[in-house]
Amino acid sequence: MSVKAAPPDSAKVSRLAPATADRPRVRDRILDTACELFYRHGIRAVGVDAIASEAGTNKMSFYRSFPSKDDLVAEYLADQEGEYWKWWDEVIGPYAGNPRRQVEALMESVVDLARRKIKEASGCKTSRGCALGNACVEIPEDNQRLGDIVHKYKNEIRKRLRKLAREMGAKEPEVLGDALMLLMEGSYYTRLTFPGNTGPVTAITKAARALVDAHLT
Amino acid sequence: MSVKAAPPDSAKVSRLAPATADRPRVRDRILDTACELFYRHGIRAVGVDAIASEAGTNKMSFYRSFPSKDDLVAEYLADQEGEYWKWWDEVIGPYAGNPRRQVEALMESVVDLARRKIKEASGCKTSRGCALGNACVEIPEDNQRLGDIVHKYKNEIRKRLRKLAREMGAKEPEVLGDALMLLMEGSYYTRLTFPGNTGPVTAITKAARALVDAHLT
DNA sequence: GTCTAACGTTACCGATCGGTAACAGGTTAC
DNA sequence: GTAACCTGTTACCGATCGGTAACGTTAGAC
Repeated sequence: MSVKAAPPDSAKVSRLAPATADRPRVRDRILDTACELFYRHGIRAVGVDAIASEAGTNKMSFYRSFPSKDDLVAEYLADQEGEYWKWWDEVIGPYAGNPRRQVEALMESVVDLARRKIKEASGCKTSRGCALGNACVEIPEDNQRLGDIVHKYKNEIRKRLRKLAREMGAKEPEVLGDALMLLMEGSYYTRLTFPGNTGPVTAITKAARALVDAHLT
Repeated sequence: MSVKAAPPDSAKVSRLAPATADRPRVRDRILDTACELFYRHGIRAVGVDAIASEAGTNKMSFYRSFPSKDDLVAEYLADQEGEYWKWWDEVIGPYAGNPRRQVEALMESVVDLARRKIKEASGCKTSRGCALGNACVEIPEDNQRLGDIVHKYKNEIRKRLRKLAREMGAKEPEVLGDALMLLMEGSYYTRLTFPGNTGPVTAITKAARALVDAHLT
């Protein structure tokens, strides 16, 4: 309805300002900050005000980048899922074609991550396990949008572990895959209570090996 | 300083009103309601107003029974822990002296509970796993009081499983106990995502048996 | 009858929640 | 220059949070 008709080139959206490397776009800073705070303190415990100010901006700028807090949470979950698969692929990558060794590498990396701090300067002393799984505790049951994200994610883990079990020629690949998943999820869950690798996590590699052996006769 | 001196008998506190069986004391109703709501929706998602009105009373009566919400949460956690040990002892009771059968019974009961609904008339379709573990996601890291409750609880689980492993003559009882704990905790955790027993929980009995066998040579 | 503990009710407090309106620079492309 | 976009700022909204003050009612113990 305005005087000037259609924009000149709708395909070439969003140029302007390459966003200096040391100070990224507001939106990216907010998402980064949110990922840290949500993971450390939980979703409900962190308000948009706190995220915005921690990101060096304010609430109004927040709502210019995200329609609602739920949308930010959705991106947080997607982001954490991406990080997870990146980790997964990097761990199993060197042992392509050797599913048994891949499983071992995954388990070894799990206990390694339990020991390591999240970020060097971060105030979080130890890992708090699975971001998506923890989020599931706080997601209301009528929120299908967020619930589905977690469900699909956990289902993908299940699928991949079953696939690995199948590739290594297990007698009951579904059972082995699920059993391995229980070990991994259990190690994430207990990490909330036992700091570092002082918990049952340390048993995961031996347990996984025993399970694999049992399923290969 | 008042006219009347010391109370007549401070030991015989709190008589009055046996609290009819169909309508218990306000305090008990509140605690019961809080246990349901906290477990179903999480701790942060449920306000004291909602608990009070759901229990058929109001917020003022709530604060006459509990000094703060945190105190209610502490009682909620203690209550759930009590329920858990009751379940535990009932499950392993019939197989006293047979630690191997006791572990099997525990695992079987875990998948059985995953299928069963929490309460018949309850709106909660399926179990949401470990109350204490889920609470740990929502407890702020500086709240030692609540954090310690969960930590001691999980530590007790660990001790009991290691003890069972020792009693059955496992080669590495600590490793076997921790491995069994990972299976159990993993089944609690995944129950948040997979309704009923559609998740990896179904593999827990076979997995536990394989682990036990492996540790008995 | 009287005293007292248990409970209901209404109103309120400061703080924070998620979310919005309106205005003021600042930078960049054209 | 100028239009378009990004960002910061202040103030505000209704709702809810945990928690409290003050007053009324009921019922059992003595």
